Amino acid sequence: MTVMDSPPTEPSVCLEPGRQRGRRPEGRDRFTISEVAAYTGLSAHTLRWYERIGLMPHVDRSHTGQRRYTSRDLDWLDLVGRLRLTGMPVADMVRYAELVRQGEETFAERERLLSAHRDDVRRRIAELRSTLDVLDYKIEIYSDARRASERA
Amino acid sequence: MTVMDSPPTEPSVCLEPGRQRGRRPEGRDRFTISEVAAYTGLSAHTLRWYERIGLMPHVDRSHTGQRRYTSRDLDWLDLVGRLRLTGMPVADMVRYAELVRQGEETFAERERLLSAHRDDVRRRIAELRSTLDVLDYKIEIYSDARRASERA
DNA sequence: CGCTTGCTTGGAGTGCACTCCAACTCTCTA
DNA sequence: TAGAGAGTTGGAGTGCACTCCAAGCAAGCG
Repeated sequence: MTVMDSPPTEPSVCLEPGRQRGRRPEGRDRFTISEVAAYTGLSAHTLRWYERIGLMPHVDRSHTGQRRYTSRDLDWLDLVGRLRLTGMPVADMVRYAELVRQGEETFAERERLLSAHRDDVRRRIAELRSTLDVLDYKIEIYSDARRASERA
Repeated sequence: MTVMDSPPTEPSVCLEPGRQRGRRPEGRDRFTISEVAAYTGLSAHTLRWYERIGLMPHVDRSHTGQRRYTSRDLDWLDLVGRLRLTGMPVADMVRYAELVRQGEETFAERERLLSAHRDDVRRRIAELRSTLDVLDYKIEIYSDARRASERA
């Protein structure tokens, strides 16, 4: 409805290779649901469901009523996919989508919402890291035991 | 049933402060379920459920049948809580618990299981980090806009 | 033209990880 | 010894995020 606030296709900040199923189709700007599914790794079911719950900013339709996604939609799905993979609840993503629809006067609240999620992500990185230490410790115990029994 | 394979109460590798609800009770070695719930942050319901599904190595009982957890159990729950917080499925944790019950001949498979999880954790750290970049980028856009409108 | 494959819908179903309930019994403090 | 507040069980219920189904329309190909 209003201007979308994504970085205009930034290849530097990109899902690491192997994470996404398809390369982004270039040229056209009216992708079918299965093309988008292949690109995002989300199922067509999930894409329709996202639309139903208000997580998509109105997807265009062909003359026969089939969905046609724009590359702007793909940008949005990139962000949504990222937020999802980093554990943001769907309800919060829907809230964010509403704010985007409402326009510029919601910038402050969008900032709060993303900042809260960023704090969350930072906490989880710390959590994962400290678990990594425990895993290293235990794995070493097991592999020491294995090497010892192989030598015996 | 067999020897537990946890580092013997290592205070250096510890849940970051604020994460765990209670400080570990010292001295005694027969904790009630609510003490354990307060310590681990898991609910008593969940502790009973973990036992039902085979995620606990047989908890001792009082003469009237109430659960009495040892500090060895707390060590185990520390590990389980960590694996849980880092996204290991309950089914995998049950599998690991079975391997521990079976004794030393399962060291190699335990190592495989934990190594697979470690790879997973590493992947997720990378994922979180790359999302952090995107969040920083967008938050900066919003706060720039806010500061600009405040100056205007 | 018929076949295969893909897209549409609302609503129902699934899997995971809890979470709660009813109907008790046990423990602790006054 | 009475009462409050713990603890016990099996089984049912919840919330989240999909995931699938049935029934039908649409598009490309030999």
